[in-house]
Amino acid sequence: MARKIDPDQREQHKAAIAEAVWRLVARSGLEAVSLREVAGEAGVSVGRVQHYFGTKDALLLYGLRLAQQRMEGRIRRRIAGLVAPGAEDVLRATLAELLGDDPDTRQAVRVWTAFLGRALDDRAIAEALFADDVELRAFTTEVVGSPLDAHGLWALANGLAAEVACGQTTAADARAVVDHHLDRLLGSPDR
Amino acid sequence: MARKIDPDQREQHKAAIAEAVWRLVARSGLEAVSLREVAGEAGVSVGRVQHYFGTKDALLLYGLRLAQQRMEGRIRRRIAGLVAPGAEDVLRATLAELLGDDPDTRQAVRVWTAFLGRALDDRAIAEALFADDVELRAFTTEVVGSPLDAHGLWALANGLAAEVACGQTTAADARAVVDHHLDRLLGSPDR
DNA sequence: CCATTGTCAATACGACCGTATTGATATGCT
DNA sequence: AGCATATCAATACGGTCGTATTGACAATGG
Repeated sequence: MARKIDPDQREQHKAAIAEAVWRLVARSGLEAVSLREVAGEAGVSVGRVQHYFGTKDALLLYGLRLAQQRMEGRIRRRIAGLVAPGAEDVLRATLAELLGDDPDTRQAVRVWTAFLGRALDDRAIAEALFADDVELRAFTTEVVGSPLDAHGLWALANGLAAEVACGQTTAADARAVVDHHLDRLLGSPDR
Repeated sequence: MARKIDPDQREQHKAAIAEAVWRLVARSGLEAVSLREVAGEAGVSVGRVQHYFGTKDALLLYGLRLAQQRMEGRIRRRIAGLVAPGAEDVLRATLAELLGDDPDTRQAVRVWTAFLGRALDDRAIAEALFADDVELRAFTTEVVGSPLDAHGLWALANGLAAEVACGQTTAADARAVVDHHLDRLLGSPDR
């Protein structure tokens, strides 16, 4: 046996490559992602990409999953900044991050939108894309009272996110729409 | 000068090729669309496809536009079947078609979802995809009263449509969500 | 120390892609 | 009649793609 070495470095290398994928996807779409392009964007060799991911599909899947994790982290950090938040505040903060102006979030939503088309025929990607939805809707149902309203709220938010990703709506306009919808569902925020 | 010939046949040939594109996209995603695959699916030669469309991008754009036109026709036909429809009935019928069980509509929504990712970096496709939204939201604003509600309603509907396209939600469930939302916006249908 | 194993870089391979080119055939105007 | 043109089918071309292969180097456990 030999070579145990720092597993953190391994994850850092993989993450750096995944981030290159995000930049490419956000800038030029999924069809611009080739191993050579990714390697170039990340400033590494194709061999390195192959070594860590083996296959292109595995790379894309890892990239998507990591993007979701990073997004979850940003949401958690936003919630951690609230003082004595109730469930409604948590919901509002989550939506605010999804449609917020953080560049990483905006990039992630563009990535998310790009993968949506691939989720049509790739089960693994569809699972990764929609993995959090069940939990998210369950939590939302408790806040808004009705599962139909919870489902509708996230469909609305995701629809808006796609519009923003495609440049059809500004993030600010999308927030106004979702706020208006939330006020209807929950009553005005400070009441 | 010579060779004016039936322009209908030209359009029929183009439409047959576009329909092959839809089948491929709906079955295997946009990445499965190559000129050779399209020609094979349509049962024609690659030369024919090239002759009518010249370029792959032009073919995809034509396919998307024709899909939207066909969709509009199905909606119009549904509305024509209503007796003395008010504006609210027209809106409900439009949404019902988008989330209805018509196989052509379901296929079109899958195509729409596939193109969404490409709309991130292709302006022409983005324009075609979102071309009808302005008009649709304007009309909806008159029905529901508020532009924010109109925007939200279509974001919700499109979000649900994407979920259905990816197999994450059944069309029936999506209709239930949108009906529930409409009842909240407009009051129950027969009131 | 040395065998093993993780980490790559370089390159080769075969497949497929979009497009250009060429040429054949049919059609309809003059 | 004959010519211009639309309509293709067939094929060639150059490029890119994902992946496999090979080999070098480094680090480490025994």
